Amino acid sequence: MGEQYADVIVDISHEKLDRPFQYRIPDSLKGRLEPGACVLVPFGNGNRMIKGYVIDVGDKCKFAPERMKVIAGIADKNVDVTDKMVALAAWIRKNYGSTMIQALKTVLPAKQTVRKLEKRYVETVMNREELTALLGESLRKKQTAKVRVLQALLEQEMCQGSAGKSAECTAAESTGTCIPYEWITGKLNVSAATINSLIKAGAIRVHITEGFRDPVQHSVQAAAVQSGAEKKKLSADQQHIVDTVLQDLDTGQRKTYLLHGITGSGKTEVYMELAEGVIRRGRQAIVLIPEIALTYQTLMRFYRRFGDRVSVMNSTLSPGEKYDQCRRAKEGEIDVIIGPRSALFTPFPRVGLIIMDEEHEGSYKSEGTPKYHARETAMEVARLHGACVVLGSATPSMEAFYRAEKGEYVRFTLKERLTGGVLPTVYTVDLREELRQGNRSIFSRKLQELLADRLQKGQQSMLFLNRRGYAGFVSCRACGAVMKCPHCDVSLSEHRNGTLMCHYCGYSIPKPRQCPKCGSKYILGFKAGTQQIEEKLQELFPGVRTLRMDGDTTKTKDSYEKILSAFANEEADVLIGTQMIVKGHDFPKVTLVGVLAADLSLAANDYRAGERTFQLLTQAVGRAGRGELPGEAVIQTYQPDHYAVVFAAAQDYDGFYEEEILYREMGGYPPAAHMLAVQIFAKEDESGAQLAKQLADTVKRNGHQVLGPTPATIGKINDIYRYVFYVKKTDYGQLVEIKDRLEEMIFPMQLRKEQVQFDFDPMICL
DNA sequence: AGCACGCCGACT
DNA sequence: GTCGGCGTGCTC
Repeated sequence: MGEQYADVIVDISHEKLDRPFQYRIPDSLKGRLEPGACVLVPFGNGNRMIKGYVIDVGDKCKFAPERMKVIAGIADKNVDVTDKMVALAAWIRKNYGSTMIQALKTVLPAKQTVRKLEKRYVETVMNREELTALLGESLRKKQTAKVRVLQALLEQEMCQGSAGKSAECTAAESTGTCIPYEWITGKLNVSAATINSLIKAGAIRVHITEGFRDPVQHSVQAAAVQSGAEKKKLSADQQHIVDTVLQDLDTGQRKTYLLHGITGSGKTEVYMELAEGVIRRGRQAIVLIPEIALTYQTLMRFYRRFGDRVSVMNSTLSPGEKYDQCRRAKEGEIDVIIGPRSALFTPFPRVGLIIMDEEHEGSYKSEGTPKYHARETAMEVARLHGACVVLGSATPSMEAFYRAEKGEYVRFTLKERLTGGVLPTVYTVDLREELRQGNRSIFSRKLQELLADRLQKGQQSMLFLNRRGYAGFVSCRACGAVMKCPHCDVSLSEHRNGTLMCHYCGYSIPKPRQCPKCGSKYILGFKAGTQQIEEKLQELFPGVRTLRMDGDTTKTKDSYEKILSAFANEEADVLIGTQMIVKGHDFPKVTLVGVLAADLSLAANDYRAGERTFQLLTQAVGRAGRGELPGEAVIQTYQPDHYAVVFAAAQDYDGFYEEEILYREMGGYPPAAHMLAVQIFAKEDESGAQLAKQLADTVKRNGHQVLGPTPATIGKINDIYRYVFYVKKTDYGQLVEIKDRLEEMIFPMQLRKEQVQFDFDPMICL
């Protein structure tokens, strides 16, 4: 056998090292290494041993053979990475843009978390006088790096007083002043060499705090549910879906299915039946859910059916627990995993089915780096395993429905409500008319009337405030006109300096004094919180029992469940809340739902506003009348004619889709086309703007149209300035090419304080 | 990230 | 002249 070589990614997170290094494979390891193996390699001048991941094995030598080193051995046998995982990481890197090591880390089962938890601090061992003396000496010797460190330490001590401990550094053994290590090397730009010399001088020491591990929390297993096979008889429609999917799997056809079914149509039954079929074939199932808060309900149902062959995977688990779940998955102790998007990376030996519930939810798109979307990534995981994907939703995303229309997905529709109950009667109230009639209250007369009726009858109501995206959007209170960008057809945001600005193209105008449509002077940014609504409601109906649910009231982990169960127990007449009240639990006693201002999400300044509004309104309206009593819903809006409002009120998904897809096609927005957001982060405003312009110009020079660059909506966070520009293309591959070009360009540039990130088909527009 | 190399000011 | 620190570049 000839020589063999391995391409290795070293486990040092730094852009400059984000490329394969080729090593010779020693005879002892020949044939034993495959992509994904974890190895020890000598690296750098000192040949220190570091960990690396093999991403490719071959017999071609791509580097000067005399300088090539040899792999030292296999690293500890942790949850060893399958080649599929590395292939998946490579795919993520290519399609979403990030370093290979970042991609590997999102894909690989919790290993680095242990290392992440330990934090390094630089701590003083000298007293104040000695430090000051040393500082004087360094100052005299012009040792600028040391001066920076010492000054920082002394300043820190001043702030916290001589009593001693930094708030950040709570380790028991620490006695001096502490500064995080990264802060020294980063912001102070001091090299490790300087720190070492200060340690030798006896001025400081580096000390590492062990991150504490979460105490093991018994979530569901402890809730002691007897696993009696909960198995309901499926309807003909449900059975048809199950049969088709399993048949395709047996004949080796892996497809993606879109399961479009209204709430209560029994999607979960289908999921469970499919999972069972897949398990019977000796394969595993991944069940994705949008939010951790929703884990519990889904888990319970699966647990009742499959017992402890089911497990969960999410960020609330401790590293130890995560590790354990990975091991169990690998060794075939479990068949089903339930969790948010990261559950996609469960190292099952042979996945047969990936289910994505509430497929349209925005949380399926990762906000960190790489910014992968679980829908597409699920399809890649499925491709690697030869599995199929089932997407389920009552209000499918435009993406999914579009693909289904084009025949890329197989579509199933479930129209019947198995639980019974009729669709609620919906009243759309024009808030402009209310104002004209002299009603300045946030409750329309219709809503007031119905609320009074429910209170008198002792039935429950829900009030839904769609608060997201209220920031800065400006509309006319008299005619409802929303200030929009003439080039981009998205609403303008109000900035503190009194101008209105478009975040897609940078267009800006001074805030008009009167409405350009009707001339009214009532041009306002809309804002109202759940708290104000609660107060107003109390004024209107003294003694009404209310519950409030929003970001403020659900800070603790189980408060979500607590509030919902309190409401289910009829401890309140009215539940007031934001998005979170429209999903999850069923409340049979609720017969009235009020949407206070549908426009709030309509005016959010991006192209998905209509889609999001339609989804939210449909879900909200669907909350009413789930039991035996018929329900009613009131949608208050300034734009009663807006198609998202009209179709949601009619519970007409198809109608909405037809209208929305036209808009996407005309505007060149996803899913009709694709969009790449290039985000630039910089410590200095100017250098960021400059880099953004330079990159955008390069793209333009290659003959592509560019929107921007422009400062991001929140131009500065944490002293980091943010710029963004967009490129639109019908072909996703072309955007990947543009990204590759930019990456090539960025690579040789010494990007000191700037960072560039890519976001394909962004969910939120910065 | 960490280590070697080369430049530059400080001091015998 | 040397010594030692600091910034820069490279790592298969």
